[in-house]
Amino acid sequence: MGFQESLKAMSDKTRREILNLLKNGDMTAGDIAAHFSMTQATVSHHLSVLKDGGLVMDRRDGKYIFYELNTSVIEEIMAWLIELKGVDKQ
Amino acid sequence: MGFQESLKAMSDKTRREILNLLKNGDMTAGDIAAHFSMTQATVSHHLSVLKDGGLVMDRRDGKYIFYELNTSVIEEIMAWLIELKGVDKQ
DNA sequence: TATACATTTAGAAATTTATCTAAATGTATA
DNA sequence: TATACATTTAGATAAATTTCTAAATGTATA
Repeated sequence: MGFQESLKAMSDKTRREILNLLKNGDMTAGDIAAHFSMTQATVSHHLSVLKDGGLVMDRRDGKYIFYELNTSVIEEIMAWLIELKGVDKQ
Repeated sequence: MGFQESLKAMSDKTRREILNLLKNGDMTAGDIAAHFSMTQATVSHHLSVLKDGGLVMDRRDGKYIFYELNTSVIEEIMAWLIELKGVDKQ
């Protein structure tokens, strides 16, 4: 779970859409999958890539597994982008 | 040249190192390639991916082709990240 | 405890990506 | 203009990624 995995996770359109969905609140894997036209197994794979990238966290609640955004990693990526842009060139 | 291509370009370690190099000023393709242990052709491919992602621009100066950072795309990515993080949660 | 439901995991196929070598292109110069 | 230099493009191969179906796991409930 590092920078590489985080950016890799963000580089896929489906996974970015998942992140956008989670902005509005935590969701179960099933509810997330319902937003896409791929199988639940495929969405589950994407969720695991997002988890490896530290962009989401999951918790089980009975039958359901809830996913939520983890924004701490986002800060790290923003810091790199700001550095890249250059403090002087603002 | 859109969001997708920009993030895909950034998701590779070699390409991020190229971006980091260019922070310190414009460089020729050859000078960039010299920093890596892969062939010039491979580095040239990475440069073309970065160009497609709008992260660098190139200009020919005689025999040489200079590459430079293009930071306008970076702003767009930061805007998405800020949005993702949520204005309320700051 | 048997069954159903929510979700993940395994394994395979198709697509994309990274990398290489060899050839092509563009520019400068002897 | 022939040659050399800087770089890209083409075509091939290997590795990684996306996606699927089928099977496994974990939890709740009749």
